[in-house]
Amino acid sequence: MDAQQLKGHLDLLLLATLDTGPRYGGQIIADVQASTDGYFSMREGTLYPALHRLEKQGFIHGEFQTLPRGGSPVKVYTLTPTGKTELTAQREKYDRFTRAVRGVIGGPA
Amino acid sequence: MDAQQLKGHLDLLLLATLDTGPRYGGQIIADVQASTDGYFSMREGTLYPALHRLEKQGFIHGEFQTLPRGGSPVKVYTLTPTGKTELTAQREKYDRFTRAVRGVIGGPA
DNA sequence: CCGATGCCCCTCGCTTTACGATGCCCCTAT
DNA sequence: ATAGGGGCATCGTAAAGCGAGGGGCATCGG
Repeated sequence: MDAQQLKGHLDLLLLATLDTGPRYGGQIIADVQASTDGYFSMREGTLYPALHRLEKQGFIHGEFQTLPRGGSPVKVYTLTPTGKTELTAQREKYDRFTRAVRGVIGGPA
Repeated sequence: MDAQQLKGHLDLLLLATLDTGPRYGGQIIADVQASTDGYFSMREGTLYPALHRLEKQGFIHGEFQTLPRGGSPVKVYTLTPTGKTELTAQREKYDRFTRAVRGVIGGPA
């Protein structure tokens, strides 16, 4: 994977992932990796700052919880209503992006 | 347009644009902007360093020419055979990227 | 009982890269 | 001669993903 390729699209991926249900860090990384057949292998140094950004913007909400099977408390993130709105906006923005790229490189309109 | 959205995809756009014929800076900016209905409005500070990168990698070749209608000589860039190969590779990489994103955000596979 | 291991969360510094501003050059027009 | 415009180039800035490192808590093995 190319790191630069991900810039500007990470927030969309995170919001979309949390749209399918609350998760904590490790789960997000695993799920994204699974959903992309291993193409996106997000690192912790990428994920946590991004989550903090999104939380500061009010799009997601993090809360420490202790899992049933014990272990250290994990920080579970949930998509807020505002975040759901933002997700829709980001989907549209991504759509405009892909259309624009197709306009240049050709291929199915 | 979001600047970050373009990161990692600019080279593809430039190679694809030059694949349709040699051009100089101003033309590239105008053509990309036209092909994307104004979505990508590249700036000079973005374009020229990118062109230099691509030339240093041997993907394109720039040469000063004087246009028929006079004026200062312009630097016309041409896609090299190596660049054509690279364009194919970049198209595939972009395709993998979009497939991966769709895998996360859902939508038509 | 105690150290080792394994997750999980967080942060710092680095690198890459698009962008805005600025400047120079050459040519044309007034 | 002077002003203007198009084209090329560069410098400093900012954003963001990444790698490395560290701390906390729980479980496991000796």
